[in-house]
This record gives sequence, C-alpha cells and structure tokens, in this order.
Amino acid sequence: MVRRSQTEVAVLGALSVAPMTGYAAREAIRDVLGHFWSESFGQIYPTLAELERVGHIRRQESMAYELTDSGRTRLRELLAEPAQRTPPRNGLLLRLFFGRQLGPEACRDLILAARTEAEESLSRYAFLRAEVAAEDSPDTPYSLLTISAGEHAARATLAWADESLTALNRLEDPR
Amino acid sequence: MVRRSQTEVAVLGALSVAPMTGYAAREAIRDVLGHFWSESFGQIYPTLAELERVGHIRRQESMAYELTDSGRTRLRELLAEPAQRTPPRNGLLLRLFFGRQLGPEACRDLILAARTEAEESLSRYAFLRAEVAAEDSPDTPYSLLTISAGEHAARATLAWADESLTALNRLEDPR
DNA sequence: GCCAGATATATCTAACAGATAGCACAGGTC
DNA sequence: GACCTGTGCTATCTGTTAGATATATCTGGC
Repeated sequence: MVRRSQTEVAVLGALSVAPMTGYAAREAIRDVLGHFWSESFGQIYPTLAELERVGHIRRQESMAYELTDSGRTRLRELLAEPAQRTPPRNGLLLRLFFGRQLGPEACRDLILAARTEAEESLSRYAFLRAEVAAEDSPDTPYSLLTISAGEHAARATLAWADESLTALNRLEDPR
Repeated sequence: MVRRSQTEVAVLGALSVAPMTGYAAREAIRDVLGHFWSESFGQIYPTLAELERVGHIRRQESMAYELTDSGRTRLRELLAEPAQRTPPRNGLLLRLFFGRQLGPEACRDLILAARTEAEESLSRYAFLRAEVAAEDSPDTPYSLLTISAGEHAARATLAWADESLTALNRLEDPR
C-alpha cells in the first residue's frame, strides 16, 4: 500500500479558499484548521513546488499561488479518499500508564495541566464559533462541525480529568 | 529546543514490565498501549541498539533485553519530563471542513464510519477494563486511568457524530 | 520431509516537525 | 542618515517517525 501525503489535501484546500503565498498558507492552516490540523514549512514548500510542476496550482504575478482547474478536480478526488488515521501518540497517557514509577503527585500535576489546557481550548472554541457563525457562508455549517468536534473532545477531557483526580486522591488516602 | 525521541520512553517502559525481545516489545506496545501509543519496528530496533550501547539495557542469554539499573533510572527521568504533545492531524475533520466540495451524503458516510469506529472502541475498552481490573496489581489504577481516557473520548465522538448527523440532515432538508 | 504461519531481526523510503537561516522591507529611534 | 527591530517570506537541514519489505528461524500439521 502506498502512503499518501496528507499535506497535499491541506495545501490545495487552503488555496481553494483564496490564492496565497506559502507563508500565508501556513498561517491560514494554523489559524483556521489549527485545532485539528497542522503543517510545517518543511512540508509546505516542497508540496507547492510539486503541485506547480504537475499543474495543479500556478503562480500569480503577485507571487501568490492560485488553484488551476485540474487542482480543483484533484482536491475533490483527494477529499473523496477515505481519511487515513494517524497512529495515536499521547505523551500524557504514556506517562500515566507508568504512573506508579512517577508517583501520585506528579501524575496529579500532569492531569491538572491537561485540564487547564482543555479549558483554554474551550474558550478558544467559543470565540471561534462566534466568529464563524457571524460569517454565515455556505461553508459555515461545515466549519461548525469541526468546532463542535473540538468542544466535545475538550469537555470529555475535563470530565476525565476530574474523575481521574478523584481516583488518584482515593488511591493516596483510601477510606 | 532539542527534540527528544519519545520511542525511548515506550521501549524502556515495556522492558520495565518484563524482559523481552524487540518483536515482543512491539507486540506488547500494540496490545497494551495500543489505544494511546504506537511504535514501528523501524523505531524500535535502532532504539534498542542505542539503549544497549549506552548501557540502559542488556541482552539476556535468551536474546531478550532486560533493563539495567541505569535504564530504570533513565525511565524515571524521561517520565518526569513534560509530555510533549504531537501536532493534531485529523483526516476526518480535514475532509469535513471542506465538506461543501464533497457533498452532504459523503460527509454523512464519513461521520457514520467514525461513529462505528467509536462504538467498536467502546466495546474494546469494556473488555480491556475487565481484563485489567481482574489483575489487581499496583499498576492497575494507572492502567484504568488510560482506559477511562479512551472511553471518555469515544463517548464524546459518539455524541458529536449524532449531533452532526442531525445538523447535516437539517442542512439538506431545512424545515 | 514439506509447507504454512508465527516469531524475530533488520533495513529502506518517504512523510513529517521543527529549528534555522537568509533576505527584503517597513517603522521607529538616536 | 545610520542603526535596530520586527515581520513577511522563501527556503533548507536534521532528526523523528510510519510503514513496507526482505529474510531468516522455529513450530506444528500433513
């Protein structure tokens, strides 16, 4: 089985919204897709070069890249492919699994940090949601779907963290 | 900032449970940590060689590697380091974000597939939970923490999927 | 003895993250 | 006007990682 680069989808997707430079694409991906996707320069520039080579994108006079017709078709093709899931790598859970070696206090700190992060995510999502809802474009419902996914995940983390902190306390001080 | 290989933690962690070969370590990581961590052979073997070189592990007569004292110390050190989070890459949400290009039916199929996967995860977690609880070792509470995290995440996915399917239906057939 | 499948060890390629570096241009600040 | 600083922008390099693949060995069934 051939591994496909996922970067192509993100880059073509970004350019489908508006023509932009590689730098701007990275900014857009970070700011708009940031809560569920990320790209690095090291991936973006080679991908842009390759996409230009095969004619899916083209440079405007302003240095910005724009999607060609074949690029638009290509994006639809790639979107229709089944989403390949990235293998899980959760450093927090890896540490908690070996938590006995680490001690309950350190574990509690780890969980508290995750809890704080989830709360920050939630307020960021609230902001994003308001921003997106205000636009009211045909893309809005789909954006809201991804924001909602983030909110559900963050709330799940909060609930898990509280439950886990209770469990850890019981472990240290069993009644 | 220096990037640290996370593989070291997982490999030392696996060997801290019992001495084993590289192959067995991979199996153990997949079966026991599989729902939140993954390693490939391409990572495991070079890591084992390096760990042996610096004396954190040593080969038994049986070809299995075992942790040395310095390896055990090293594991504690690594566990104490803050968990570095991996950048998000969610192929499902990436596709849904550009869902208008894809059409509501295809989006619904994507969400349904995610929903099914979450349900399968939940039943796997139920099985795991029973298995781990039956052991009742000092490590059990920590294992349960990671299983609980998986369950919360899977239930969040279910709730999100149902909500999203409703939203998509309303989009196609607004009353 | 022979085959199939599991066990086991490795290696190679490509995907990817993140650091770094360089350049142009803008806006101060002395 | 010289100098500094920030930022927009285009890269490139290194190390990490995933996953495919090659190749034995060992074991049980036929």
